[in-house]
Amino acid sequence: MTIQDRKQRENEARRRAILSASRLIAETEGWNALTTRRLAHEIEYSQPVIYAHFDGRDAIIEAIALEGFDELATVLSSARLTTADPRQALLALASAYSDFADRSPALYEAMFVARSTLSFANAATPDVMRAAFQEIVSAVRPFAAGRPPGVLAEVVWAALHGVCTLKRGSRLGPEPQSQRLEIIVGLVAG
Amino acid sequence: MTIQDRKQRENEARRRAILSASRLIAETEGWNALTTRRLAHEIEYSQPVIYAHFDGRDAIIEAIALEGFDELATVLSSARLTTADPRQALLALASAYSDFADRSPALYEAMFVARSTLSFANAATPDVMRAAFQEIVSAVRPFAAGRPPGVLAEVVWAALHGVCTLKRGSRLGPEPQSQRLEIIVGLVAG
DNA sequence: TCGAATTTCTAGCAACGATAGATTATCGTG
DNA sequence: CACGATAATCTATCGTTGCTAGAAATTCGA
Repeated sequence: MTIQDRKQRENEARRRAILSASRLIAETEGWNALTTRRLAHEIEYSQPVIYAHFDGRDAIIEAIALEGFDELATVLSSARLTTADPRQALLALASAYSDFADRSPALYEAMFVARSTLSFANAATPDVMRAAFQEIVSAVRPFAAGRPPGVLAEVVWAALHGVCTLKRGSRLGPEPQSQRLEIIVGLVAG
Repeated sequence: MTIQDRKQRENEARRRAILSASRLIAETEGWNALTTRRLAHEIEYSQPVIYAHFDGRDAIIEAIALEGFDELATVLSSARLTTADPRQALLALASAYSDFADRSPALYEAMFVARSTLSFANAATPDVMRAAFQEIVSAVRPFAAGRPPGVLAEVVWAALHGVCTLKRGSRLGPEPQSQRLEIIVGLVAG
């Protein structure tokens, strides 16, 4: 089976190469710069090889988004657990979310802006996506006060998503983002 | 000058035809369906005529976005003024915003999601865009309580923007949107 | 009514995502 | 080692996109 193994290893390595090259291109030059020709040149294979690994350009973006959910869940979790104080924990989570969006805007776009066949908020939702959302739920639960924690978490998430995307699109004023995050936390945590 | 006048009238009519045809296509089939060939066929002229009116496809989208800001400002203003109670006024504004995004998702996308050369929140910001934002500022001002009303308005706007875009992308749960709007208003208006 | 100016169209470019079919490399077997 | 079969990879191409140059047609003023 060693030959099969080697082929499988090579296949997986190439799949990873496609994903990391795509991510690098998207993060440095935007998703529009990710063309199949450019990508093929970058991984030093011809275009059809890409289609042996992914159904098409959109499938690559979705695979990258899935990577992102895993990373975001980790980031949010460690931020939330830096303190036992619920209010400070919520602020830490909000800052971590905003930093994540700032540091990897293309990744963030793939996860939360791009049209996608990934299913959110239902039975078919992948575990990594659930995990990321559950971090927000955990952070807001102490402040639920009768409100459904899941819906409150959606609202807080929406506020964070809004300030991140609007800021990214130069649609907000010059005030530092931290000011907006503190207002969000203040509204929730009283 | 009647010949000049007629030409100008025809020019303006054709410009309007381009915009309304584009908007219809985008609203019924999405922005991807707006191709210059399709648009040319729709307005019954050849492609180059489009470029006599707009610098390109993106310029059309921006012109449509500008129309949208005017419409949104009107919608928000009349919603806000349906009641003298600040809390009810804020809820009415939030509902009106959400309804606007629901009813014209393509228009909304052009205004708040698409990359754009329109400048937000600075000296060069067009009046219609200022007016729409000022409606939100007016609605939240009664609840500012020491916070800068402009930044608070940005946060409320971001929350509304977030719930609208995330819902549009099927990223939120099955609960009715009104539940989220009430939570947002509750957070701001105590 | 006719030459000049303007308007409009036809035809085409380069780049895109994607794929069919030829070509090369690799495999197990005698 | 050699060879036929299989698998992997590439070249070349398709249809579509935004956009534009240059030809053709129309409209204008004299």
